Amino acid sequence: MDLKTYSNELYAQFARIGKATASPARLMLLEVLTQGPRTVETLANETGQGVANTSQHLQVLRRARLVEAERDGQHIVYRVAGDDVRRFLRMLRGLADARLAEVERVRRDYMESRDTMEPVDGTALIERVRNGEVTVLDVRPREEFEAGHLRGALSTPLRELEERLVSLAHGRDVVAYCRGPYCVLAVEAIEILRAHGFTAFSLEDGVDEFYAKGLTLETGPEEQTPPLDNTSPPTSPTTDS
Amino acid sequence: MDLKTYSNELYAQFARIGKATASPARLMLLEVLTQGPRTVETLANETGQGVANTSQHLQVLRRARLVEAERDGQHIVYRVAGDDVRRFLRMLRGLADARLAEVERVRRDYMESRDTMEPVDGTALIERVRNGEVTVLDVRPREEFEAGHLRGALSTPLRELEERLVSLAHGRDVVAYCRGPYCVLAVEAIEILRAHGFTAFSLEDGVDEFYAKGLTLETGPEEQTPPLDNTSPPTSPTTDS
DNA sequence: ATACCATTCCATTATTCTCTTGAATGATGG
DNA sequence: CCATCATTCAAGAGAATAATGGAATGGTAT
Repeated sequence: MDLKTYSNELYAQFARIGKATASPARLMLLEVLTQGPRTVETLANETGQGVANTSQHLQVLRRARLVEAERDGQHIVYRVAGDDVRRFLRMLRGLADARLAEVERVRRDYMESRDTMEPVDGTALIERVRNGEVTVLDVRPREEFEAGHLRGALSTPLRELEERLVSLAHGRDVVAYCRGPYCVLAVEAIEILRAHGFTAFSLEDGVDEFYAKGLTLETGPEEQTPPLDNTSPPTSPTTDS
Repeated sequence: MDLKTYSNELYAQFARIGKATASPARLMLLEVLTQGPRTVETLANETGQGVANTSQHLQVLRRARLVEAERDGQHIVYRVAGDDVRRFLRMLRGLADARLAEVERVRRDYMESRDTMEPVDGTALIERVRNGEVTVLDVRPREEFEAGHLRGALSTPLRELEERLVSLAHGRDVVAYCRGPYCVLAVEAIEILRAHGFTAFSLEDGVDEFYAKGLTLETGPEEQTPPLDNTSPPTSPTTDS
């Protein structure tokens, strides 16, 4: 093996990582996997892609050793290969953010065209929750909620939002958050909430940032409704699909 | 613009960074640019690619905002867009290193098949230089040497090595270093040196690591041969091309 | 102003990637 | 042991990307 060959092989190896992160579809998958392990089907649903296609992308990621797979019952569960992958992704996003004005533009365009965000910081928000000034919704999938959420937040996966609407106090502002600035679940939620007459905002930050800022988050299922005041009792859906 | 479109656009932006780093050729370019600004022609030479091709890859990198271009006289000088790009590349290499066993395998295969490396650390080495036990060659291009090098090292770009051979003390071990573990210039140098009867080793670390470890490096041109002892006088090439 | 030269553009070909469809695999649970 | 179901494989159409050589651009220097 001569120098040129070696050099090429070496950089080809490095490029594997690049290739793996060169596809929007795969980045979406990684993003979701960052939040926790998932099965192929779940991933396909969450990213809106066919199952076969998703599987193929996962193979690519697996060959690049960015994700690992393990069988659990009839499902195969994928997970990110390690925290260094998480850090790498965060850095990738950060780099794109800093260098590509387009990212910010795209985001602002969308956000501002649809709703206003609240640049609230977590601790201040928790205070407002405690004072009963505001209802906080965590609109991520339940598993992610249970892995860590803001104290006092209600776990309201997007699918369940409609059902939960009736049990929300109308007099109080609603704030929704999800994973981070680029997660769109919260924005979706705001749309729905406003359509139903709520005053609703989304947080600019999400759980990613809470962690990054060293906030301590609650784990486990939803707390049994802390000091709420008046209005309708919580948790009693009317419609069931 | 609906949610799906937005989501796609956003991740497409992120993927731009990935795409830019998905090609071995571009990674090589970035690697070289990490060391300092370069013209298109220089880059083409250093990476062994055609000029047109190099230019195109540079366009890709420029569109991804990983490098910047500026005109200087008749040349266009490219440089990495910022330190975050440097950090990103380091992280990419690190990730590949940690996750892809192949990287280490390829490197070891090559290194061990050709020569032995010295896992010397910088400070200890400087000591040995001072004691006249060893000659240290910096085999990177001169500009990089002047931007920062180990105290006491002799600037010996690979091209000039042959010329310099005659002025090297034969009794003393020679150690060559370049940019980092994945830089092959030093290994090349070792080959040449050994072929001429020298006892030569390459450092596992390179300037990248020296910086990362916080070592303070000398800048500017080659020091006027510090306390050397006997043998032939330095700097007096015989052949001139 | 003009000639020069580094760089970029352009067009072609070969290669690689992406997504879709339908069939195959293979572990699980009865 | 068989049926089932999630997952993967296989193959093909369409798009994107890479390398190459030749032409065009556009700033510089004379």
